[in-house]
Amino acid sequence: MTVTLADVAARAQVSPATVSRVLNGNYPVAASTRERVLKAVDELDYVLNGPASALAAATSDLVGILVNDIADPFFGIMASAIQAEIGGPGGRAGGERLAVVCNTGGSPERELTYLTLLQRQRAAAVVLTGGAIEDPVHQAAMDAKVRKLIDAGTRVVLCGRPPAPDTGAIALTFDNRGGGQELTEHLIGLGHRRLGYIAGPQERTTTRHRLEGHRAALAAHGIEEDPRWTVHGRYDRRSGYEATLELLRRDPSLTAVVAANDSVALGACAALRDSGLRIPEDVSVAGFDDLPFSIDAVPSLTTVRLPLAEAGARAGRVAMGREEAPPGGIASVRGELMVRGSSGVPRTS
Amino acid sequence: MTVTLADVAARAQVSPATVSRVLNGNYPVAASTRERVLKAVDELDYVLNGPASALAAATSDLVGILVNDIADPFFGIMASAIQAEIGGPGGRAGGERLAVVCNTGGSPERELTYLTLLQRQRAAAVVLTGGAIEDPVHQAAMDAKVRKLIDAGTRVVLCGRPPAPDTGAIALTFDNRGGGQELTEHLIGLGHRRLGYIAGPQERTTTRHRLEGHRAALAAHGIEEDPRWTVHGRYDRRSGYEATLELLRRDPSLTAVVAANDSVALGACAALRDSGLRIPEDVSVAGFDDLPFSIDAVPSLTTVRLPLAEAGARAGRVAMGREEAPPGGIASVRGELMVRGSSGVPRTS
DNA sequence: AGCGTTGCAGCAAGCGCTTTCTATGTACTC
DNA sequence: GAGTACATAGAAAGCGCTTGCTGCAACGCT
Repeated sequence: MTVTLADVAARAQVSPATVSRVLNGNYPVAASTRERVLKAVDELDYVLNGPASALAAATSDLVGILVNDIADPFFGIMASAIQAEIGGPGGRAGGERLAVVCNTGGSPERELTYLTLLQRQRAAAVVLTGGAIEDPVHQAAMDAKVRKLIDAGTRVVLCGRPPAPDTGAIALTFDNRGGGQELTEHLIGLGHRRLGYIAGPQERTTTRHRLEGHRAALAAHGIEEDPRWTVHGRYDRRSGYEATLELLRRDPSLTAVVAANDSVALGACAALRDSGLRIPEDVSVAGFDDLPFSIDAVPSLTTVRLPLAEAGARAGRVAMGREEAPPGGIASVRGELMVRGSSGVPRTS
Repeated sequence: MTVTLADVAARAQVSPATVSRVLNGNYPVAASTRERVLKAVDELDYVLNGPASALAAATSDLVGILVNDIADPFFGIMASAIQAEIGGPGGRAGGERLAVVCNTGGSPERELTYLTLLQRQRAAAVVLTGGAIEDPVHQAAMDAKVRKLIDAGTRVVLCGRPPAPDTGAIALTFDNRGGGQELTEHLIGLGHRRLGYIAGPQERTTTRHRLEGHRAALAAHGIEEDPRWTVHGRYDRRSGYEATLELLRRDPSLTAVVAANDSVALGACAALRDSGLRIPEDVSVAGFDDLPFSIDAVPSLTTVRLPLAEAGARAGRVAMGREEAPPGGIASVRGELMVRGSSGVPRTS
């Protein structure tokens, strides 16, 4: 049999109510009584029954963090920062919260199911990270779910995700479009006119926005885009490798390759090297995100630095109600262009 | 007001008991009744109250995964594999489980507090990943906590962590010692006799075991170790960079650097390059873990491949009781030496 | 002295579900 | 056709906690 509140109460010679109040510290209790209770708690090694507490109080100390791929540092870094702010153990705020990271694996169903699971647990808050899936049906379902969560008192924050208008969710969005544009403009500025683009999965907002930025830059400089210059793939190295070979096959005269993210860019570098091309002398390469390993690539990667940790921390604070929501409930977070060794002037053909 | 079981029961014209039984599917219910109930659930958009359910049933569907650093792919990959097996949404098994990843940040207190939090939630299982902290006091506290969890019916699995004897926890341990030895023997076999070693944080089992393997290899080949050849640091790139500069300062005649893990090795590579040394012509470098980016380094990294995903998946299955525990509750998982471009014969001085 | 305050502690009513036990109708068996 | 077994549904007793309300001293005020 596990120890209950009543056991502690008996030992401390007080009523269960008093024990509860000592533990929650939300009601005046005489110092001597408190001490007696805490002593009993300690002696009996009492651990509060979470479910019972959540049921009675109609609130829980669970906070959910949804990520697309926990094995990807992009999400790991954000999750880490969010969790640090949520409190979890070690957080400054009194009430300890259990920050839980849920891995959707990019699957719409899992995303929805996790939200239901969190709703079921009456989570105090939920942070959704990463790009959204652009299927209208799924999006409607998600919005409905988010609205329901908010109605039930759960705070919902979108971190690095496009806003969900009319749901009441607070959004900290990355300016993927602006970043993409800046990156491509950098390459154009170096003199590149034939740029390959390795995009992420089709139905992702992140993919679309970065690509739109790229195209905006091309358009702004009067460069007409060749449809052969764009290839779609997954957000991983392997995909970047294969896509690059494909690009090279389609048009060997490309002088630059822009990748959907850093992992893809690394794959691109490998493919170029394996094809006997030098970076950046023969082909320039650019990534996106500026994950820690990007600076270690040889040559180090030109990319757009996204303040993942900062944004995550802010999202965490907002989720905890420790920081005010941005005006309008939407904030756009800009990336910063990091020019490094992988981009240079194009070869003079 | 949220919808409750009773509301559904009223709508379906049955008793709450019946609704509960339909939802849990653990008791015969006539097909026609079931249908009526499910229809009502759907119409009312009913979501089970998790805490209430957990309280009444005295069980929960929460499974905890403790990791040292969620931003590190080493843990991300394991966590991802564990979670995939746990079920979470998408898992085959009926009952959906909420697999939650808790980030301890390597702090003993947080580790302990998370365990308490999970105990409080009456978690169904807990998986602890990564090396343990070698402080006797902390270790005793952890063991006691683990024992308590197990007594309370929580299954505890250690993944990539040394066994905790007498606690009843099941352990899938990585053979860090063997891997470390094999790695260093590879370098010795190439002809290296002056090897620097960048170890991880002092008080970690992982650190100690890998270092022990390294020293065992040296001893086996009659190489006397110079105390200047070992430097301790953190498990990150930065640390590897700095430690390498320090090693070079202490003994410029080193022909190889063995790092505590791949991130550290990457930092080492950067430091060597910045010092004007070629890899592997001037200095060979070796890592540990074989994380995805290691193959992308230039030259690609010689390292020991740890089957993180496989071990995680197995740990997940064991935690769910879907796979039998190894005999004696302990299994040792071996790494595999991956010889790549970063190691070669030493320069002939 | 009388009375309103204030400070602490206890009572008891739930929170929304699960589950044991009981009740009822139906299907067999001989 | 009586007796037994089976399938299904309901009543009700909690699960362990929180919290509104009540109770009761001790205190200060006029």
